[in-house]
Amino acid sequence: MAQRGTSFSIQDILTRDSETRKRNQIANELAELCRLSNPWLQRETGVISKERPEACLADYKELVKGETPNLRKCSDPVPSPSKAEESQIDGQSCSEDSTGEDAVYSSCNHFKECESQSTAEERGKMERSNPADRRKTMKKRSRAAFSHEQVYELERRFNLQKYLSGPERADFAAALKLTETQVKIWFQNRRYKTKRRQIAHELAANCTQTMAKKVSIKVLVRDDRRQYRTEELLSPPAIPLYQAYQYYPYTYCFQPWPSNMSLCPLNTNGN
DNA sequence: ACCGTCAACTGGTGCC
DNA sequence: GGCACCAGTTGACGGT
Repeated sequence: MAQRGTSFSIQDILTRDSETRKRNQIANELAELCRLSNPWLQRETGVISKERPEACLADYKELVKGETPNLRKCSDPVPSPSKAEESQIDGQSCSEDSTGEDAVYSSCNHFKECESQSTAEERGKMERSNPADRRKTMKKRSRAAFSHEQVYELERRFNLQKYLSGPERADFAAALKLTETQVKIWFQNRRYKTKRRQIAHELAANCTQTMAKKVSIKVLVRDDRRQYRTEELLSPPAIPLYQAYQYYPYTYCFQPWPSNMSLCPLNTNGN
């Protein structure tokens, strides 16, 4: 393949802050795509590390160290109970009856703040009131942040099986120090997320196919006569590929959208 | 301030 | 009726 006149070197890109950021963005998105196609397994086998998603790597190091920090709570200025602690509280304070959600809403972790400030009588009122009233009455709900270790195990299990039976869920929840409801909801959300992303990917793929259909190509030879001079065929694409990333991050592997006069030939040897 | 992520929630549905 | 599921929404939170 003939050398195209590129106006930048790899080193240029690596040393420029903005370019580095772009590259990291792409790496992260790439990592996400990889994770989707074979999540966690790739982390474990190190496949993903070749793509250099630093965040992912840091994540993994923490996992390897055996640390289980809370993703969000760890930076809280005011100490709050860790996720595991919360979960234990859950396990104790709510009888994890299999209906789950309603029990959670009325008396469990989500409204601890409200609960801690309200009397038992008020709580009773709250439980008897309808959901809309409850929402008005309750000040703030908290959102649990599962630890790295918990998420890791959840993801790993999800790779093995998308659905858990009751006993499996109970065992797994106990092992992770989560409630059955939390595990159930996590799997539910995870399945839905997977589905949404799959649909998005299919749409993107369809879009790419449509684009491919619309790409015009140069007719290099007609009636046994060359249609272009060699210099014309060597002209660089309208948008350098590295700039195109920022507009089409997922299309890094494709040629940029061609302008009418500067098509990027796949083969530049004139054949 | 805005945006993306994600646990928790709601409402509808189907199965037993 | 109880339960779990899906699809979509809400609200807290962290990053930029």
